[in-house]
Amino acid sequence: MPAMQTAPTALVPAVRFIPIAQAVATGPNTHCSKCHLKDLCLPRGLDSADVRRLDTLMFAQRRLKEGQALYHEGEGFHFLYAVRSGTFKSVVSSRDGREQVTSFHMAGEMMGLDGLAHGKHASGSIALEDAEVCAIPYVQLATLAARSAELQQVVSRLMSREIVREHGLMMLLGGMSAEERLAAFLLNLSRRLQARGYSPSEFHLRMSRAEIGSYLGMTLETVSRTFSAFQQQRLLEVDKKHVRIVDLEGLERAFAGKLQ
Amino acid sequence: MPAMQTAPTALVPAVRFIPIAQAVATGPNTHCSKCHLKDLCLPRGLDSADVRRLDTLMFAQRRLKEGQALYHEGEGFHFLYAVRSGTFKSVVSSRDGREQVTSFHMAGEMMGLDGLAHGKHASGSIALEDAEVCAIPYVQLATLAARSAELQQVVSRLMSREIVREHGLMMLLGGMSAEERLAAFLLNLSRRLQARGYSPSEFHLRMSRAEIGSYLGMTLETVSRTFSAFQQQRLLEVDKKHVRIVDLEGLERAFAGKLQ
DNA sequence: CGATTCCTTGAGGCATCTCAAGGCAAGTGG
DNA sequence: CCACTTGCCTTGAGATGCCTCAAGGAATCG
Repeated sequence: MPAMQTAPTALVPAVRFIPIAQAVATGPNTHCSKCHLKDLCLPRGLDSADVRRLDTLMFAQRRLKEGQALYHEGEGFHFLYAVRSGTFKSVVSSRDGREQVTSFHMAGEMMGLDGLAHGKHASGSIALEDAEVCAIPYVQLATLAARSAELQQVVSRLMSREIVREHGLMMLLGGMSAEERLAAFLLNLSRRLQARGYSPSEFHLRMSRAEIGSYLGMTLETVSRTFSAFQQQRLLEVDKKHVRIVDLEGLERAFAGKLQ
Repeated sequence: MPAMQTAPTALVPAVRFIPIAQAVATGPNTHCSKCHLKDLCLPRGLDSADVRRLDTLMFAQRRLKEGQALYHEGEGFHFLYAVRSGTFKSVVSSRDGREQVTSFHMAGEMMGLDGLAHGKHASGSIALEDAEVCAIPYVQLATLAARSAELQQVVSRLMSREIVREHGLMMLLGGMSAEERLAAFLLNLSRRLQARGYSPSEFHLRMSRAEIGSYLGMTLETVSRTFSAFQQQRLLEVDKKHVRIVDLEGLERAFAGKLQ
């Protein structure tokens, strides 16, 4: 095993949010059954009867600008949010003001599941680019779920998946080198983009080096150096936030045999 | 921020389990309403009607010996397990055979929630000492939950709490020094023992240095050295697995202002 | 076009890893 | 009951991967 250092975690500029009030500006409400994301998002796997039931909720949409907070850590939990477009980061902060990114979210992914535990959001959510979300009133969703075992199952599975995802991340943070971490991150991003119909090999990073570093437990300098190293190894071509995966298998090898 | 290295994670002796068959030997079934753990465990927060409903399930108990596996990673998911006595570790493993501890469980805590995501256990569970669990058939629990919004809420909250817990751990792994990690670990252990009526300041570690290291993302040697350092700082008295917290506030200071 | 933000790269330091040796306790076989 | 093995822990010495600090370049913005 390589020796490596745990990242004191890259520092992310702490406060760059915009008051919530501005976030509430909503678009028209939407129906799940007509949504282009219905195969990725909440209704995934539900039969049409259940989807119709979801339609009765008519989720309000919210539009956010880059840098704007959807909700803050500690705020009362009332909604789950489904990403319609754009990218988000989830952050938790420590008393000393440091902030750690715990996940990135893209279209079709659910945010806010950690709020259930204690009735307040355990992490904050911030848009990394202009974005839209569906706001799903949790109480109403729970009411609906009480009448549909399927829907209940779907929500439970979402949560469970979040737990599994974090297992993976712990493995990453606990036992892997900088190169392995970044490779894992890029491969994961690639797969998710592909699932959304984008190119898996060429994409635009929505997050800064500091945010990647925070997520992966390393400094932004190490992220930058690792990008450069991958480029020298002819695994990637990197130009600022634009990334092209040149040698997918090589990248997978860099990620090595980690993570089951 | 201190510079520190990420742990290539302590190596835990890989295979030391006993075939499942032997684990099925059960004690008598039990009722939640009569369980001494009812204020810590699943029924926590439920009204008496719901607890009575839980009683109808009559959870089978399983007894396990030290080192025995309750379930393995990848195995089909059918039960949630509530710890009645003893201590467990949850482990995930990577292709290269390394194993990482993702959590420790004690009386009243639930295991197996990560199995829901894909219908198979995403981690394995191994008894660190002789132990007993209640096996909760998930299908039956879900059926029951479909009829009780309260119960459904309880299960959802359990999951959400697991997500929040892992956030905390990620913060630990991502951005803290060896001393901070071990301090956090000990303080957490202390609190949980206290909640169970044990001394918060003097206890017996059920896990090895290697397992602690794996959990905290450092090598067993560093765990050992950090224990020694705490002892020299007169924060702890350590004798093998016996730990006495001498200076609680000092330990909290060592853990510093991290984690909200 | 100055200010700002973000990224890159270098040089040096250090926390933690790796490797190695030795001690203690419990279990095992003769 | 003793020699031997085995598992677990501790400690030391040296190596190193990543952090820290610092400087400079490029793009964006008002």
